[in-house]
Amino acid sequence: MNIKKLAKKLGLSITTVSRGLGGYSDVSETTRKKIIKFAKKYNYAPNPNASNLASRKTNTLGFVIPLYGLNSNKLNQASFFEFISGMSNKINSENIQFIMKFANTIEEEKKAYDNLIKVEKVNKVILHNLKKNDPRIKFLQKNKINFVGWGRTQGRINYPWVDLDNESSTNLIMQYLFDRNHRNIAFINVDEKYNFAYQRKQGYLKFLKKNKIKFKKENYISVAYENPDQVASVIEKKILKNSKITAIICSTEYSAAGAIKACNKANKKIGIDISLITFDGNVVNFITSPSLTAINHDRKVLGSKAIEILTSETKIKNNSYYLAKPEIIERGSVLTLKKSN
Amino acid sequence: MNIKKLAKKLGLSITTVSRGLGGYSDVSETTRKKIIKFAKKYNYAPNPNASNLASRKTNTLGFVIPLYGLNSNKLNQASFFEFISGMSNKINSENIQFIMKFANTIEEEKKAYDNLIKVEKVNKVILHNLKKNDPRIKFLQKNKINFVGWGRTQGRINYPWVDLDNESSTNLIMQYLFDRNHRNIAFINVDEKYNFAYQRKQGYLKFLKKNKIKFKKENYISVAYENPDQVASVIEKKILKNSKITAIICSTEYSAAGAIKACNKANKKIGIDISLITFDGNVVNFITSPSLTAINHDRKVLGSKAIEILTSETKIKNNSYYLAKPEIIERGSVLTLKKSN
DNA sequence: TTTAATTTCCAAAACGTTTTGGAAAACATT
DNA sequence: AATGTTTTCCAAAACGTTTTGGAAATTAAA
Repeated sequence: MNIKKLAKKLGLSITTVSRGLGGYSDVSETTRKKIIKFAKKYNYAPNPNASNLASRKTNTLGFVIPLYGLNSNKLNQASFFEFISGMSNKINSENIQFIMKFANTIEEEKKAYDNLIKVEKVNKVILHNLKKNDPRIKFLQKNKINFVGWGRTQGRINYPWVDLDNESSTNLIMQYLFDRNHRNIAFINVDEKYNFAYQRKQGYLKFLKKNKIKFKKENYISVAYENPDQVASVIEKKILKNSKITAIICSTEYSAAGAIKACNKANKKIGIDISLITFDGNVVNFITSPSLTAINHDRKVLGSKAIEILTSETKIKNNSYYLAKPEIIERGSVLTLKKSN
Repeated sequence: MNIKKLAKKLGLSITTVSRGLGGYSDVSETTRKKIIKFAKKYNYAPNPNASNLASRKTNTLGFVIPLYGLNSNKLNQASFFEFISGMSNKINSENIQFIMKFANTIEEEKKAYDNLIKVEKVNKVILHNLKKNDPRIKFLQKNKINFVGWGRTQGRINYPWVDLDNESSTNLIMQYLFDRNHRNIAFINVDEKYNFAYQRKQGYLKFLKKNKIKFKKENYISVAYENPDQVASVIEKKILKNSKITAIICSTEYSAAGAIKACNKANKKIGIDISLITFDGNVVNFITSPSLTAINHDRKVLGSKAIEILTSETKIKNNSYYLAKPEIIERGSVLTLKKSN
C-alpha cells in the first residue's frame, strides 16, 4: 500500500491524503478522520525514504556508541541499557527513525558522527560520553544539528543536556557517612578526564571544606580501567593498608568491584571490618554479599527526558536540562560507628 | 555534493557516474577510476534515501534488541556488546545501513519486526534470542528477508545461523572436572525454554551416559532470572547443603553470581571447599576472588561471521552456519581431588 | 572497406513522498 | 446579488538516485 493507492480508494488527491496525515489545517476534520481510518484499515505508513527525500529533511535520531569505553568497562554497560530503555518508549511512540553507530576507536567515533550528519542527514543526536571539553559540540552546532548531551562538559554550557547530579551525590554520601560517625573516608575515583569523576570529586572536596575536615591526600585515589586484579591490588595497598580509614566511597561499580576483590584478598569483611558505599552497584550486587549500600539514579528517566527535549514542539532551548536526583539505597555495607571523643 | 553536480564536474552523465560507482561493466576502467577519484575529492556519498527509493530495495540490516531480557539479566549484556563489536567492523566497511529497534516487551518485539520489514524495508535481519521453536523464522521466510540466527531453534534447521557449541562446551567441562576426579558434579542451569540452556543440559547428560554415571536429580537445578538473593538462597539450600557435591557448573554468569553469593553466605570458600566452573564469567571475574575458571567463547567472531553470511556474494545458503568452539580458561576455582578408591 | 559485434555512454522514466501556488467551493458581508 | 473571505481541495514540480532501452563510438571480422 502506498499513498497513491490509498488516495484512489479514498477518492481524494495524493496531496490531500498527505496533508491530512500530516495534520495540516487545510484539510477538513471530516476528511482527515476518513483518511486516518483508511490508512489504518489498509495498514499504510509512509515510505520513510520517499518522505525524507521529498521533505528535504529527516526525523532521524543518531546515537554513536563508544564501544571502546563500554568494552573496557563492562560494569558500565547496565547504565547504558537503562538509558536506552528510557529512550525507546518515547522513540517508538513518536515514530522517530533511530540510527545507531558503533565505534571501536576514537577515530571511528569521529567518522561515525560525520557519517550521521553528512550521509544519513540525521536531525537529532544524543551526544554521549562527554569529555571535559568536547570538540563534537562545536561540530554539531556548526552543522545546526539538534542534540542533547548525556552528560556535560565543564564550565559554561550552551546546549541542552541530561545528567546525574554528581556533585550533590557525593555530598549526600559524605553526609550519610558523617552522620554515622565516619571521619576518615576514602574516595576511590576514576580519571578526572571523565567529567562525572571530576564532579564527584568536587562534591567530596566541598563537603570536607564545609565541615572543616582537612583533605588527606592518602584518602583519595584514582584507578584506571584496566585489569581487575591490578585495580584490586592498588586498592589493597593504598587504601586497605591505611588502618585509619573506616569507610570507602566507590565512584563507579568498576572501582567497587576492585574494592570488593581487594577486601576478599585482605580478608576484611565489608559491613563488619570496613564500610563501603558505591555509586550504582546494580551489577555488583548480583554477586556480592552482603549487598552494598549504594547511591542510585534513575537513568531510564534520563533517556526519556533526552527524547522529550529533542522532540519538544518549540525550538530546542539551549538551556533545557534535566538533572537526576540521587537516592541512597541502604543495604548491608555501612556501619554506624560509636562516637569517638 | 550530489550526483548531478559531480557528473557536471566530471563532464559525464548522471547515469555513468552512478553506474561507475556501482561497479557496472558498462563503464570503462579509466572513467571509473576518474569517477571514484572525483567522488573522494568532493566527498560524495549517495543519498541513501534516494538510492533506496530508486532501486526499490535497501541495504539495511535490522536488529531488534529484547531489552526485557537484557534488563532482567544484566550479566548477559556483556556478550551482547561483544557480538555487536564483531558486527560493527564489518558493517562500517561494507557500508550497510543499520537500524536498531528496542523492545521492552514481547509485543513490542513483534511490532518491531513488523515495522522493520513493512516500513523500513530492511533486507537483512539478525534474529536474536531464539526460542526453541520460534515463529519469527516463518515470518521472515515468508517475507523473503535474509536473516541469520544468533542462536538456533531446536530440531531441523533450514536457515543460516551462528552459535556457540553449547553441547560440546558442557561436555568439555565435564571431562575437565572428571579428569580432576570430580564425580558428583552439580549443574546450575536456567530455564530450558532458552535453547542454549537445553543444549548445555544435553551435553551434561550425554557425558554422564557415556561415562556410565547415573544422573542424580538433586544435582541439577534450574534458576529463574529474578532477585539475586533468591537465586542465592535456592542454590544454598539445594546444592551447598548437599555435601556429596564437589564441583558446580554454572550455565550462565547469572547463576555463577548466585552461586558465589550463596558460597559467601554459607561460608564455603570457592577453590578450597568447593570447585566452581562457569560459562563466560567475564563480568563476574571483575569482582570475585579467586577468579573463576571458565569456559569461554569468542562472541566477536560470532558477530562478524553473521555479517559475513549476510553479505556473501552468492545467495545466502540455508545451511551456512558458524559454530564457535569453546575454550577452557583456567583460573583458581577448580580443585584437583585425590583419587578416591 | 564494409559489416557485425562489442564497448562505452546517456536521456528519460521511475521510485513514493512533500510542498507550492493556486483553483474551486462554501460561507460571510454588504 | 455581488463581492470579499475563508475553507477545502488538487495538479504539478521537486527531492537524488537507479535502471531501462537504446545510441554512438570503437574494435573485430569478413
